[in-house]
Amino acid sequence: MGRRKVEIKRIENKSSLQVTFSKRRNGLIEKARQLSVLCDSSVAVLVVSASGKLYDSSSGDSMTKIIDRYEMQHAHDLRTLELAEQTRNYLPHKELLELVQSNLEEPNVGNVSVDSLISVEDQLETALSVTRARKAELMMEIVKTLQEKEKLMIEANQVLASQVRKPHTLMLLEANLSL
Amino acid sequence: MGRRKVEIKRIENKSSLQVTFSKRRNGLIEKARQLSVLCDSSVAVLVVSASGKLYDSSSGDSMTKIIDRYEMQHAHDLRTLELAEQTRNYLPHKELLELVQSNLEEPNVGNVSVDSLISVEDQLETALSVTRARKAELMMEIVKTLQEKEKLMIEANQVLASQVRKPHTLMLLEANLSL
DNA sequence: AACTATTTATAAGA
DNA sequence: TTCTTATAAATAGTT
Repeated sequence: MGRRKVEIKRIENKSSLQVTFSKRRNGLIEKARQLSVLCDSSVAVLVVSASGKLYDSSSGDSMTKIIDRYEMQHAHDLRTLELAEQTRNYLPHKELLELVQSNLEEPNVGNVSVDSLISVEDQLETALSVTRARKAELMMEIVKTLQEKEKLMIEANQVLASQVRKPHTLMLLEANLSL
Repeated sequence: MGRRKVEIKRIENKSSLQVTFSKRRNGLIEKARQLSVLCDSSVAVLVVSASGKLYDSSSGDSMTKIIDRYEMQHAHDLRTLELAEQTRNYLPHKELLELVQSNLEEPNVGNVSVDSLISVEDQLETALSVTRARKAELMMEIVKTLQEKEKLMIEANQVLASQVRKPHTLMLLEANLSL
């Protein structure tokens, strides 16, 4: 729907990619809003640009509620399996929660009950730690990626700077700009 | 874009709502896919129908990765403020630690001591949460700084590249490299 | 950021 | 539901 028909494949030209990204991103979000209003539903859109910038919109319910709805459906997806793998020595969350329930219901006597509660607490703490560790891991990945990008750009910059000083050996280095 | 212009407001007729929901939902997901491919980005769409049924699609990265990217960005906002609010009623860390110390030293009798220990544990937990939130905040700052650096380097690189092409106007841009 | 020629999405009908 | 088609809406290339 423009002057020409466009193939759906990566746009190579950087500036036209930027323009298209902006136009279509806005179009997508507007379409999401319309669907939400017309059909009395909730719609969330998350867009992460090639450079890692996040754009989001939610209509109907809040983003948090919509994502929670998704997480609920996918309580048994890969992330959960990954965690299960890591927590091999621990009870699965569901059983843990049931155990907590039963411990809370019957006020046991003696140290047996206390010991079991301590164990449950320990295991819950570990499950929580694994989740936190995963979050930290993700953040470290982002930092690492950005640092690598930076390194490559410094190198490209140095080569370009030397080209400015010795202009008789012209080289095309624009490819490096797309890192 | 059909036989008639339609107002963007809730469709009352149930069966035409169902038809529109299905058509526009598919349209939205296709648009998301196109944006992802054309602009080398990741796009997630989550739709919750009026009856609560979930439809989702992700292009580029997986849904989990895209949602994680969102959660990361929003780890601060409300949750951190909430925690700060909660902490206002609690003792500062140093005093807490001293209190723990004294409770551990004298093995008190009766419920008074137990209650106080429970309160201390609660306060320690909150202090820990605040520390974690601060850690996440610091990491986000690092990411932000790196992203800004990247932007500046891309600009510097473009200026240098243009200098390589027009060597008669030599400029020193190395200062930008020390960012 | 606006403009407009075209393509694309879709509302209504079959 | 699926297909058809008239029309509205989105957008690619241009200014």
